Amino acid sequence: MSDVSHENPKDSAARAPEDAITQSILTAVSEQRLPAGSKLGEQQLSDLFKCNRANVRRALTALAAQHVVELRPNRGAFIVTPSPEEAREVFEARRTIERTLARNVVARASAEDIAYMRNNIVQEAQARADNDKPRELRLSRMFHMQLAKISGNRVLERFLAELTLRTTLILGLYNAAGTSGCAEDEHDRIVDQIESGDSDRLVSLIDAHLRHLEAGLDFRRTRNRNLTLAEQLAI
Amino acid sequence: MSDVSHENPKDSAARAPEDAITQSILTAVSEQRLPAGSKLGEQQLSDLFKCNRANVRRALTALAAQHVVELRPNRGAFIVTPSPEEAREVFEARRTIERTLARNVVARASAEDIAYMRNNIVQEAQARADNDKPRELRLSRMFHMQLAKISGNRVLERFLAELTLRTTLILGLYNAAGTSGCAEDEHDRIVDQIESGDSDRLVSLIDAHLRHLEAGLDFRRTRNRNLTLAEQLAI
DNA sequence: TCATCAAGTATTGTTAACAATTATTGTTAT
DNA sequence: ATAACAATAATTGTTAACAATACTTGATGA
Repeated sequence: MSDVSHENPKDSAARAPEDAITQSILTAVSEQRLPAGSKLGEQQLSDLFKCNRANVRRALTALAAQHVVELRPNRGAFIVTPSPEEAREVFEARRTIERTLARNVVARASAEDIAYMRNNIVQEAQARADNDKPRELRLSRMFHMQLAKISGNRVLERFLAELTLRTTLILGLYNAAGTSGCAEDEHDRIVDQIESGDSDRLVSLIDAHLRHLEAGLDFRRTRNRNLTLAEQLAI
Repeated sequence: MSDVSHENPKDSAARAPEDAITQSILTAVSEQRLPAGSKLGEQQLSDLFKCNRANVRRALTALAAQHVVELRPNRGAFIVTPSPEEAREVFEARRTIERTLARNVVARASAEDIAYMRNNIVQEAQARADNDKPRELRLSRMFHMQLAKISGNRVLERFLAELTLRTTLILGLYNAAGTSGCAEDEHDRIVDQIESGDSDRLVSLIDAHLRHLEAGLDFRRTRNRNLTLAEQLAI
């Protein structure tokens, strides 16, 4: 979305409203303020972002292509609600991709990268202590996205961005009440393993981390919240 | 794109023009009739497909989200031209994903699946014998997509669809003149290995297959063709 | 009371006209 | 001849009005 060739100031300004909508929706989903199934009305969004419906529709079309939003003809746009089967596929895809990231990260992580991740973990722990779940979720996702950035493969990074976002939706639907996503000590141990430089053990650790997350799902009941769109987007 | 929940006849009809455009462009790229850098004019497409510009723009926006098309503000839509660095990333992503597919395929391939793949290989060989390169390229891509279908993970299948398409563009830009993509005997050996049921060896074989393909690239010169859009889309 | 149906409202989908920007062509001056 | 500039043409971007569809509300009848 942001890797257009020959980018200049005027070009990036040309899609400002569209990008603002996209980013706002992605962030809101990553913090579980926009739960699965939320309706995204065109008028509503064009009012909120003070742009015309054409921009809104471009943003929604792009999000639909990433399977974050579902477009139902004559009905509108909705945040996708992953099925249990899709959840399984998302987790398998994550294990697949993060395995390769792990191998790359061991070879490429710098001291600054390690420090950044340690700091991320501290902030995540703080958010958990503060019971700030949106922030905790966003930081947890950022930890995994950091692995992708370090690994230096923008294709896999984009795939993982989609998968982690859908993971957040899956957790919102099916995660047992007590557990709140990734266990922070597991993130810590992952960084330990990156420092130690044993890529095989790192792969196992991340694989186990993701399997642990998936094992915590309970497909028997779902959850729901009721906030206005403006509150959820926090504009 | 085609896995919308609650689909009914009227719904699928509602996006008929958009899907026709998308499919036509995807097929044209997969057969190298639309090379990297091709301009996709809005008027041009709305004339060809007899629809309004709004449908065209939805299709182009969706293709841009899959990194098949690049949208340059005030300039229009173009088929992406992968850089050497992007080529490396695409191949690493393919190895990552097809490794998982290989393990799944060994566990899940039925006799019908094997027969289908053998037939695909025969047709591909025939296309090569006939010097029908577009058909050969499309069939070669379909072979890999068949692995994804058998493996039963629609997320990875969609990712691979994008990656194989970008691979076709990469081959069109950087592949040495003589070689024309995947060697068919390697596809044959892959099916042999699926039948034998040794997933580790299958993984190695597919990994080698992809590395072999990547090794055939030559980033020093590029190629170009000049056909009208109507000819390239073959409408 | 509940289900069914109809009218009205709101939302999405389509179309066309207009504005802004870029590409092209032709001219002029060096 | 070539480079720089101006006028023209073509393309993309924006907006608004209208059409079609879906949703909501209230009335009617069993």
